[in-house]
Amino acid sequence: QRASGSRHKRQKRKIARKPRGYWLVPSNQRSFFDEFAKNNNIKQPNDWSQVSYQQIVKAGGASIIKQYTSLSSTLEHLYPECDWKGVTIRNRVPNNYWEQVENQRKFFDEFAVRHSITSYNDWTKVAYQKVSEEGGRSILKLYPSLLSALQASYPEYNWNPKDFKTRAPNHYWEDMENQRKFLDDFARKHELREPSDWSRVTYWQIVDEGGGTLLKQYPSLVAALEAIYPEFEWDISTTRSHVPQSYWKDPSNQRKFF
DNA sequence: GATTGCGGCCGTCAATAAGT
DNA sequence: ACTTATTGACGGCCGCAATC
Repeated sequence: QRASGSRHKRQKRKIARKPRGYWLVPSNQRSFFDEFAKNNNIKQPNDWSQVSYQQIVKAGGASIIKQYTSLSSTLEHLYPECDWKGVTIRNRVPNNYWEQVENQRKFFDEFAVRHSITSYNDWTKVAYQKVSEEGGRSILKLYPSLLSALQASYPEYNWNPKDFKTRAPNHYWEDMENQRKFLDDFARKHELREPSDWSRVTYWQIVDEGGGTLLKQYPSLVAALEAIYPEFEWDISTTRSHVPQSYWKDPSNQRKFF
């Protein structure tokens, strides 16, 4: 376009610089990659999986590859006759790609196809590690758990934490806020309105509903309640405490009770 | 040249299964 | 009912190289 644009100087010793617009021509692009393939002993599509982006740049292909989004899309464009399915070219998603929920969902969609996941129930059996090692690490890093990642991608499902081997974050239960939140929910669910109502609750009932690690912070349920709800009076006698096995079979214990 | 995706490696500890 | 042993979800750190 510029009038002076076509002025050309003598080439430097090494690589002969191509004329302006040369790399825009597909046939030239293709011959570059043909040449590259020959020099690097690339015989079939899968051989490209060993090639790095920087190798192409070093060989002088930067201006070609920049016209496409990645090495893989460059190859797919230039060699449409080849079957690129199952060939993993060394490239990666654009920066900040995974912040988009649609992209996360796309990943999980493809993951689902690979593992024949067709229902909610199938998702409950998916291991965190599988997702991680199949390229989901970056997504998982954005969420505190696999479950919450799935929730974000598929809000249309009614995700129930009980169905998943999801875990509280490390040290979660050391925080009294979290302990209190759990017991608040527990109380609401079981309609426990005042301290004496807790006498209906057993240690193992709480463990059963996911409070095991909370209770581990304390020597007993009563101790937990006293610490978490210091504003209440916790009369020991109102809260059942667990007794040794066969405790009540012993007449002297029975007698002691009365 | 700075940032960031990616995956390997592995420690920590929440959750639960297995044992008594 | 209660203890212990095991599993594996989660996360930190790091080096490499793709992307900006």
